[in-house]
Amino acid sequence: MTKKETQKVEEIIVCPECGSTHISRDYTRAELICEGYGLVIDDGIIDQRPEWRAFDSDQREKRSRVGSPMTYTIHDKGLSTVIGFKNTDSYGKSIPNRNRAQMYRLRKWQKKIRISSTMEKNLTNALPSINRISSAMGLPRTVRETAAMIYRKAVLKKLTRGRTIESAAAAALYAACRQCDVPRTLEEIANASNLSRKEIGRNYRAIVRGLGLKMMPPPPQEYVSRFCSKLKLSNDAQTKTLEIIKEATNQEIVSGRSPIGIAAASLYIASVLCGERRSQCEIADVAGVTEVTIRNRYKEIIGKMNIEITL
DNA sequence: AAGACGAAAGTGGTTGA
DNA sequence: TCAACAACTTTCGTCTT
Repeated sequence: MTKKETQKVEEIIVCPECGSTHISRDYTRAELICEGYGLVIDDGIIDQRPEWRAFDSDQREKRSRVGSPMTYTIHDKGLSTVIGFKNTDSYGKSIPNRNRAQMYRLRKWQKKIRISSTMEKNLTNALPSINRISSAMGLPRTVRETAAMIYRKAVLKKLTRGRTIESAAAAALYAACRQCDVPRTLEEIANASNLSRKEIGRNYRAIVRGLGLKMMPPPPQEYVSRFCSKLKLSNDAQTKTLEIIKEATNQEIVSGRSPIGIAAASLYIASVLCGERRSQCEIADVAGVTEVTIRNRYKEIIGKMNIEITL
């Protein structure tokens, strides 16, 4: 199932696995989900609903889609003017004393505007980067807006100094994903942006610390539906995975460990138990962790939970 | 031949003195 | 600021199916 096919049958979407037309759109995660089969058909859908609500016809008219909505992802490309320091007008004539106070105020404002215009220049490069990476990943608008907002704050606090704009933008996007509960792995952002996972991670930490953002590690469950669909696992396996994760959480295996590793290991166990086995290698590939990590986690889990596994 | 296993050394971040 | 530390990765040889 390619993205193109999904978009072509936009009106009536049919699940490729079970033929069901009961498809729900989960816009917050940008996923199309078949309700019968539980399969994530497409994880790059675009939210086409209006972002606002209209309460009467007057508002509806005002808020209808004419022109583009206000957005953080478009910056003002206004040209900036510079006011010279000499007390002369454009003809070289001296400015009378009574006007000098006014000139002083103008210069003061000019300074402020100039500072913000270097920011605008930065944003001219960064915002398209954010847009490009997030469209490549099919992220919903809310995430882009959040990313743009985080990036603006980061620039204001001079946190982007000494970093490439591209990598700071990717880091802002990663932070936005997590804030919006649409977790994507560093690996996925790295692939979509031609940057290394390490670099994005480094910049991400700097931004989070600098802005004092409170980031909780995402629960392992958040990754399951996406990984399952990439591995073409059934609904049963997915349910089983969630059960295993829940139990692992109770057994206190989870804290301090990478949630992705937990999700991947649980997925491996569930795939074996449900007779839909995927190799550690396959899962490691999809989840972006190594087989070794999956092995270590799954040894721990089956050790604590008395699960018998026959290979 | 592919997958699973485990040992050992390396990496990058956190923590606590 | 630095060393100890935990989690994870990389690499590689061996065993199993």
